[in-house]
This record gives sequence, C-alpha cells and structure tokens, in this order.
Amino acid sequence: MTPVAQALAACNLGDMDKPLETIIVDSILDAIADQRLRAGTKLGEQALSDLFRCNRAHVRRALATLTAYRVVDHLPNRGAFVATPTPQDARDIFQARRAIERVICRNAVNQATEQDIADLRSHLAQEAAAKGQGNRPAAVRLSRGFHVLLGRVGRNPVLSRYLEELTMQSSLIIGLYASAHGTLCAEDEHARLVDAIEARDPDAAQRLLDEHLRHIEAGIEFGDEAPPTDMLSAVLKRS
Amino acid sequence: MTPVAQALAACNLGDMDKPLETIIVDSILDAIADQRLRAGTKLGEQALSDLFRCNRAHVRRALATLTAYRVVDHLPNRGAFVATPTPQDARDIFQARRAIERVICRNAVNQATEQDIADLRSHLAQEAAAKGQGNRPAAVRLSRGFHVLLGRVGRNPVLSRYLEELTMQSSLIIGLYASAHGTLCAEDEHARLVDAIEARDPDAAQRLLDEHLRHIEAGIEFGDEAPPTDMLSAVLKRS
DNA sequence: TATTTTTGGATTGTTAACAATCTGTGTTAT
DNA sequence: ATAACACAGATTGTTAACAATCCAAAAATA
Repeated sequence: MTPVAQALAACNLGDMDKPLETIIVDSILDAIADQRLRAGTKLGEQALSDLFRCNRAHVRRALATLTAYRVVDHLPNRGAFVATPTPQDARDIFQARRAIERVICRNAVNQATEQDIADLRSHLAQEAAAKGQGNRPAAVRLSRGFHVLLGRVGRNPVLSRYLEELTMQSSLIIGLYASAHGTLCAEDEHARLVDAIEARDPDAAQRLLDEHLRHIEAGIEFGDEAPPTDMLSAVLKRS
Repeated sequence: MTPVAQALAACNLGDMDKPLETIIVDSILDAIADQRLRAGTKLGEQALSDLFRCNRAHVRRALATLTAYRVVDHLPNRGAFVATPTPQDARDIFQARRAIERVICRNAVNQATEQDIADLRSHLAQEAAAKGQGNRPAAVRLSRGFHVLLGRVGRNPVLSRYLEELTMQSSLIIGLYASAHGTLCAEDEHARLVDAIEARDPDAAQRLLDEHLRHIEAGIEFGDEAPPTDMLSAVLKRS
C-alpha cells in the first residue's frame, strides 16, 4: 500500500451520490488539513485513479482544481505534488488570515445566533476532549475546524472560502515548520473568543483573534534554511 | 462568428511559449475583466477549442480552473457559463475587498518604492486619458488595473491573488447592475490615494481606499428583482 | 388550439489507445 | 572511480472515438 493510499484510505469512499471529482478533491483536502498528507508528497495519477476506482481524466480534473486552490503544485511532465509553502509564503498567508478573520470575527459578533454559539461551545468541548486524550491528529483537525466554523458563523461565503483555503495552507505550514512542542491553538484562546462573541463585544473579539493568530505564527520555527525536505519536495522550489 | 469568438477575438493568440491552458484561462479572464464577456454567457467547449485551435481536453481543463476561481459556473451535462453574482454575492464580495485592500494599502504605504509610485502615477495618466476620450471599455479595464497594480505594490502575492479574483467578479457585478451613469472609479479618488501613499500616511490611505470602495458599491443599483437576464443566465440561478 | 410526445441534432461526459517525457539503472569510456 | 551516455520502465500528455444527456422543433393527441 502506497503512502498516498494510506493517507486517503479511511476517507469519503461512501458514494453519497456526489460528483466524483468533488469526492476526490475533498478527500485530498481533508487529508491535508489533518496532516495525513504532508507537503511535497507526490500525487500520482495512477495511484489516485486506482484508489478512487475511476478514470484518470477525473483525477486530472481534480488535480487541476486543487492546483487552482494553490494546495497542489503542478510541474509539467512531472506531476502534481502537495504544495510546500516557503517561510515567506507563510508570512503572507498569516497576514492574509489576519485581514480576513478580522472581518469574519466582527461579522460573527453581529450575526451569531444562540444556536451558533452553542455549536461553537460544543466544538470547544470536542477540542478539549481531544487534547485531554493526547489525540494530536484530532486536535489538529479540530483546531482548524474551529476557525472554519467561525467562518460559517460570519455568513460571508466569500470570506469563508478564502479562510478555508488559508487554514488548509496553514496546516501544511505547521506540518513543515512546527516546533515539536506548543504550536497548537491554545484552546482557552478559542474559548475566550467565544466569550467575546457571546458578549457581543466586537473590539475584544477582534483583538483576541488577532493575538491568537500572532501566537500561532510565533510558534512556528522557520529553520534558517530549507524546509525539512523529503526527496520529492526538493523538486518543488517555487520558480 | 459567435459572440464568444467576438469577445475573445483580439486576444493573446500570439503563442508566447506559455502553457496552452494558461492562455485560455487568461484570455477569458481578460475578456471578463474588460466586460467583453458578460455574466451568463455560455462557454461552449466546441466554440473554445475551435477558437484556440486545440483539443477539447485543454478547454475542459481551463474551464475547471475558471470554475475553481468562481468566475465560471459549471452545470453538469449543461456546460460552463460566466458566473452571475447575485446582489448578496455582490455585498459579500465588496466586504471581502474592503478587508483585503485595507491591508494591501497599508503594505503599499510601507513598501512602495519610488519606481512603484511613478508606475502608479503613469497609470493614473492613462486612466485620465481614456476617460477624456470617452473610451469606456479602456476606462473600465484601467480602473480595475489600478487596484491590481496597487496589489502588486503591496507585495503580498496571496492578497494580490484574492484581489484579482475579487476585482474580476466586481467587473461582472458592475456589468450586471451598474447604472448607466457614474459607477466608474472617480479617478481623483485614485489620485488622492497615491498622494497618501507617497506621503507615507497609512491611516489616510486606508481611509481613502475604504471610502472609495464604498462609493463604488453605492453606485451599483440592485434592481429589486432578478438580474437583467438574457436567456442563458436564466438557467444560472445558484442552488 | 393547447398540451404532450417524439425525434433529430448538438453538446457534454467517458473511455481507451497512443505519443512524448521523465527517472533511475546499468553500461561504457576516460 | 567518476562521468557521460544509453536504455527500459513508468508517468504524464494528447487525441479521437463512443456513450449519455440535453435542447428545440416537429408531430400526435386531447
């Protein structure tokens, strides 16, 4: 079983009557968000079409979409690889997150229903549980999930979509550069953010979120040199 | 000659050794930005592959990319259409622009070189010229071009990319809902923005840009009802 | 006449075979 | 022993033929 197969194995293979391309794209995005697929991994067309029991054309289409999302790098005649953001990319991505989540956050303060706040709190509980059990993969996934959920509460699909892209890339960055300790969202920062939203205090919420993002970014250690490259990503130097 | 062919005719058909898919994508994006292609227009695969003298597979790939950019809506078994943003989409898009351009603008104040400022001023001159001649298509294109150029000066490729997407959709929106008069960026707003950047005054620049975007948005008239739909876009109601 | 059904053409979706390119291995020559 | 070269397997890129679906106009029915 290839590494890619392992990473994507326990996925959305239940048919669910959704278009095939969507299933492939979402499976790969999930795997990246959960850090089961790491930066630089090659996504071979054969491997994927075997995995999803489909035509290479479908895989090709899916890879084109992922390339447009900037989550996959496509090198002509060489193939598709999970993107490996450079340290500069990382800084740009986190600046973009601050710009976008700032507004998402204010929207959330204005528009959150009681149901939304309940959902957020229930998510917090899940995060705490995962951390309590020392279940790191789940903690990583839920940590991103909190931000995505907040995006939904903000009710601006354009901003949500960008945020999902950016958190995806943040997962790659953390996988590449995260120091072994720390790095995960301190969940009490999430909790205090929900408090501020419930209190309908936009300025506090915005400030908390901004600090939170700076903490995450600060927790990243840009080794002075190249990213910890495993064979494949050597090829991936951005032009 | 089909309407699509007319819109894309005078385009980047010079080969330029760039990958074919890129040429198709960029041609269509340019045509949308210039409002030669209007919302709801069908992008038939045959028509495009004839136009670009290429395989349908290439067209398909290009359309997948444009769909990922949210500039094209893909309806299964029916085809690809230039997206028709709803009034709610428009509000979301302009809010996103404010969130993003705010930061781009501060970046520009911090990082603009003398060359950058010269470029901006030269762009302003072109805008003035186009308006003076009453050349509306050129004025529309250059008006968007100013914002895109500002994005480049900000030197955050992530934000620039989102801005390019958003200004593209803004072109569609303006094409759909713009009242006949007004609506174009008042170029003196652009000019004053450049002044603020040259004066290295981030707060003034940010304020000017925010107001500028609100003016554009205010100039849009959301007819209470459906967008001015020409046959095809009737099919395009978002799910 | 108005509504439904049928039917033909056109368009999109799918598949498989073929061509071009790359990667790694093994050989040869210096 | 090292470097350049050549070959074979594997991977990506391209193309064309075929199948399924949709759309619009004509025919049939009420």
